[in-house]
Amino acid sequence: MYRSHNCGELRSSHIKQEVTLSGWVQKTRDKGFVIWVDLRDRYGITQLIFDEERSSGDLLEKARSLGREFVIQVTGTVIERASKNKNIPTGDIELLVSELQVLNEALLPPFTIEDQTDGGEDIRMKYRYLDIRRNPVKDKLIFRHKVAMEVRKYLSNQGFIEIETPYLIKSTPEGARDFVVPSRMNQGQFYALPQSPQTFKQLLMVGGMDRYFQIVKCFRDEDLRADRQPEFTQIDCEMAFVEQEDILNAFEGLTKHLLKEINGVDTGDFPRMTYDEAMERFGNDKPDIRFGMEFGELNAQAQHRDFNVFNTAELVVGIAVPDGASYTRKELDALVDWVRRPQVGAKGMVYVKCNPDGSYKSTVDKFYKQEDLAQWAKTTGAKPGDLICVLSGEIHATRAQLSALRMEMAARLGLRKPDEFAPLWILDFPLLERDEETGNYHAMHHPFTSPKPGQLELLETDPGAVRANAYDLVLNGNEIGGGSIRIHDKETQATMFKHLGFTPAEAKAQFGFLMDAFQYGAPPHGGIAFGLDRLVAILGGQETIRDFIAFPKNNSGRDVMIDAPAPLDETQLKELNLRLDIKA
RNA sequence: GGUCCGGUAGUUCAGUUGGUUAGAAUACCUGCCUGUCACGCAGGGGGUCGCGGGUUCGAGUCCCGUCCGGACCGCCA
Repeated sequence: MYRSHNCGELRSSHIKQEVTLSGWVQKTRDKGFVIWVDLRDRYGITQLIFDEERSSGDLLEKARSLGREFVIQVTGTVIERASKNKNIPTGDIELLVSELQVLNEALLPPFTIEDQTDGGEDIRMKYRYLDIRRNPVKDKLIFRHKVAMEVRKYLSNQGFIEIETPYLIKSTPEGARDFVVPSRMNQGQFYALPQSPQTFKQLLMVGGMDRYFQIVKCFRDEDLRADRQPEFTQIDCEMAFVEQEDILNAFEGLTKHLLKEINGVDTGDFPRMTYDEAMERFGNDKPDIRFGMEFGELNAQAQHRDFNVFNTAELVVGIAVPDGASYTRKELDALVDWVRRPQVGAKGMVYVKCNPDGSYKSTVDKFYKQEDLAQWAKTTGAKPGDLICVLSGEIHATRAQLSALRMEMAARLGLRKPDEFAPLWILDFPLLERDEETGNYHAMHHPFTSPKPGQLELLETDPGAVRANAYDLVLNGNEIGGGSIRIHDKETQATMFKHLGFTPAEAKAQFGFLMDAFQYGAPPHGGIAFGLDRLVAILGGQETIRDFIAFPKNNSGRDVMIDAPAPLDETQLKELNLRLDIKA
């Protein structure tokens, strides 16, 4: 037996009991006459004691030779501490050791295994198994487990069945790049790893499994971000015989349940906003509504003077930054530089200081009177002491720029509080989106999304105006889920593919199986998918999802611990009948 | 594909207009220490300044290239 108890459970009630513990040496404190060893496992830390009076010389020497992260097993008696430590749950007791066995020695770890480690991101990723011993990482993995368990409990109780779908599927040109897997038995042919189990869950609906979910890995071969990994986990859900309202209710229920169980937060009913409204008020389809700074459109108020920049702009729009009037010239110049960085891309910025005395001081005083600026203040909701920031130009770009500024200022002002939760639904997304380079339309959500009733005809005349039965769930400025009511008849699906630029032959080759299935009694259906990694990170109050993933990839999609990806050797290539065009 | 930031001791970082033997903290090692728990005290070891080239009497420092890491834009149905 390696242990009778774990390192987190002994209390004063255990005093005088003989126990056996196993774990890692966190730290030894050698005072000469007495040696304390902090023994750590997943559950906590228990202090071991060896001293000159009660321990043999051999045992004392053995304790002295222990290094950090040695794995040891000890047996001894639980005793009351002479000086207690209120900071840890086991702080009232310590273990007077009678037997000590080193189960495995350890090299000195390259960074300290402590809550406040001295190691940087890079080295901790390379030795991820050591990083996982640290509380901040360990706790996040346990937190993720709790969220996943609550999801399974809730959905299972609501009659959802978890069904696995295949990982080796077929590549399709729509959407993100696929990861591909060569087939040995079908030479020259490739599987693709799923970007989502989309078509399979729809086929499950045709199969009559009218409430399905799956916590499932998905794969997208696109560039990474702090909140984006090439393999990530979705809570994938689908329901049959439902309208949009049914889906929203079902998964608002799930999200409320999680916020309640995990964070102890009651949010009430989630606000709803159309895509168009979100773009107008926040310049963004995933607005963070924990704070104000809503957009004020200033076209009418700014385009009647001689300021040519505004007069020629498609959109003139501003936000009021709380208490921004006190910014110095230098700070304001830095802010203008910030919006002009290529990542934001504004050409310039007009600002108005709303002085505490009610007067206004702007960079465009030459063109606008105090009454004009007072109107701007009214529209943007600026109070005395605030700063109005105004951007102008092409409508989409300008909204994106001002949205970036809004989020940046909120972050600087500490308005993005990690323990505050503001979920909302964004509804009525456009069905199609125009590719700026090619001018072609592609599905904004995916090609199986149904248009709003009666709008199918609009596809011919004004494709960009068609709205879809598509919705996103947004939490604190992050898209945590998105879904739609699907097309469930062959004709509509064929029409969609046609407008997406598929020939009938291409549509049949790639999605014939789905359209065939629709001919055998497909029920009306729809669903949603949540990004579990991101959801867990946000519930945990963090920006980056990496610490909520046991073994994440780095910025360039590499696993620096196992050093993947890696070249294939000649034998494997030959077996797959593949020849490389580049030197690996 | 692009923009920006970084790479110096095991680790996290500092390193001035280019100038003597490259520093600090922490970790590590040795010794001391009668209740530590971020223990304390004294001492010690530890460096291919990412790599390659260039400018210079002289490069951690300046220039070019390259590799690696991070943040972001494009991309992510």
